[in-house]
Formats: sequence, C-alpha cells, structure tokens
Amino acid sequence: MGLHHDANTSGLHLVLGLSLTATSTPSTKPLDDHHHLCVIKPTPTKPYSPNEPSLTLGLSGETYHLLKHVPRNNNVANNSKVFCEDPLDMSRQTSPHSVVSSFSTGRVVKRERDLSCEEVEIEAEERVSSRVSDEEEDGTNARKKLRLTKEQSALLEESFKQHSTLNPKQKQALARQLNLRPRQVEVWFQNRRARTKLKQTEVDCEFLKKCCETLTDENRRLKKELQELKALKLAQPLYMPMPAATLTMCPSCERLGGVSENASNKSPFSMAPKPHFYNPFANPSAAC
DNA sequence: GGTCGCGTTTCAGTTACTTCA
DNA sequence: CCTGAAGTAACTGAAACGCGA
Repeated sequence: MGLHHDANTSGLHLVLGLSLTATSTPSTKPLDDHHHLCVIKPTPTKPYSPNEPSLTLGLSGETYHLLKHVPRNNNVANNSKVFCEDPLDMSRQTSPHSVVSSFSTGRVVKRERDLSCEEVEIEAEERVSSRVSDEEEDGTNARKKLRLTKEQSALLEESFKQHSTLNPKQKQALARQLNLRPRQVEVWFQNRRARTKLKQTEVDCEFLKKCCETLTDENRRLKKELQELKALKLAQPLYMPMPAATLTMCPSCERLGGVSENASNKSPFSMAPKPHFYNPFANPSAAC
C-alpha cells in the first residue's frame, strides 16, 4: 500500500495503491473474497482534471484478463450453436467439459474408480443428460431457465458457506440431495462465487471512494493552512526564528513537533493542535 | 527429464429468461 | 398489458493444471 499526497501542487494528485490481502492463484485454488485493488490517477483514457477527483479501479487480475479476452461472436452465431438440432451433437458443441469424449479415455476410468460403482453410474448418466435434457423434455430447442426453490437455494447457500468450491463427490451428493443435475450445482456455485466477488469489489470501491474524499478534504485543509502561514509570514517579516535545536520533525508526516510545552506556547507560529489526517491505510504517521 | 496432447476445472464475460415495480 | 431494470441460471471460450504417452 502506497500513498502519496502532494499538497503543494495546484490540483489534487493522488496515487493510491491498495493491497487488501494476498490474492490466491487462479484456477487451482478457489478464489477467496479478497483481492488486490489499485487506484491510479489520472487515468490514461481520461485527461486528468484537478477539480474533478476521480478513481480508476482495477482488480489485479484484470490486466491478465484483458490480454486473454477475445470478443465473442454475436447472438446469431451463439444461437446457432446453442440451438443445435441434434441433442448429442449439441452436447459436444456447447460443452467445454467434453461430455462424450471423456468416456473414451482411461484417465476418466481411473478417476471414476475413486467413486463407488453407483456414483459412477449416476454421474455418467447425469453427465450425458446434463446438456440435453431440456430439449428432450418438451422437444423445444429454447434454453429453459429453471427457478430454484427456496429449499434448494437455502441448501446451496448453506453448502457454499462451508466451502465455496465443490469436489466431484460433494457436487454429486449435493445434486442428488437437491434433485438437480451436477452441472446445475456446478453452475450455481460458479455464479455464486462470481456474485461474491462482485459484491466484494463494490465494497472495496466504496471504501476507496471514501478514502479519496478524505484525501481531498485533507488536501484542501493543508492548502488553506499554507495560505494562512504565508499571509502570516508577510504580515510579520521580522520574526525571530526558533532555534533549530528546539524543533523536531516527524519523519513520517514531516510536521513540526516535539517542541517543549513552553516553547510551543510561546512561539508565534505555534500550530494549533489539529487532528491528524485520518489514514485508513494505517499510515505510520498516525503513530505520531 | 522435457514435452506434447488430452481431459478437467475454474474463471470472466455474456446471453437469455424470470420477476417485479 | 407493456416496459425496463434487476437478478440469476446457463452458456462460451480461454487459461491453468495434472497426467500419461
């Protein structure tokens, strides 16, 4: 976390970097709710305006994702894929999980040895049916959307609280318990994780906005203080400078202090005790 | 040991459906 | 009834990883 606050410049120049907690690696480990946030100002796309505080937020993974992201096909192309005539063909085309081909490999067989025979049979059936059952049910090709019951949602939520990702066995068990297909449970968890992350991002965004407001206020206050001091200096040009030995300066916030009670009271420039800048990032100067 | 191909899992982004004001 | 917004189930394509050849 770095924070630079330049009160001497005409505008507000803030560079904020916030690292809330360590980010877990994608894909192998489930993402927790924490992630890095960076605030960089001004943004490259929008010219910096000194009178208009703005925030540019970016999650740590975004750069990576921008690089890999490729614009998708339009609706027509998508629909032509989704609404495939042949259910089996569709299961091949629409699934990245390769429902059909996975049964021809020895590795799947090995993995399935871990499960009981009953589980394997059920999983096999459900895997095959997971992408085609909608079409088989009523003969239409339209993607149907199931609404989970309150009980199902509650149980899923309960399970999500315990672990935000499921291993195949857990998925299987939960699906059976809920009378859903494992794929549906899987999708629900995916979406749930995404919502959690989105919510956390919103919270982080609000937090950073507040930080920005605080810094803006502090900047304004310091500028005002500077003007007052300049005015005072002009009004009393023949002041007696304080002996340097009586002055101490906080190395962190570079504010004068440490002067003895008497000295500070007598000094023509004794600074009124002001509340220190509220530092949400636990700036060391807060310890002054 | 290096690498190539394949299968699996997870993700971000998106689409499409449902509900509700 | 119509409509737009919000919520969310389902989908897509890509990346990362493990494993066997």
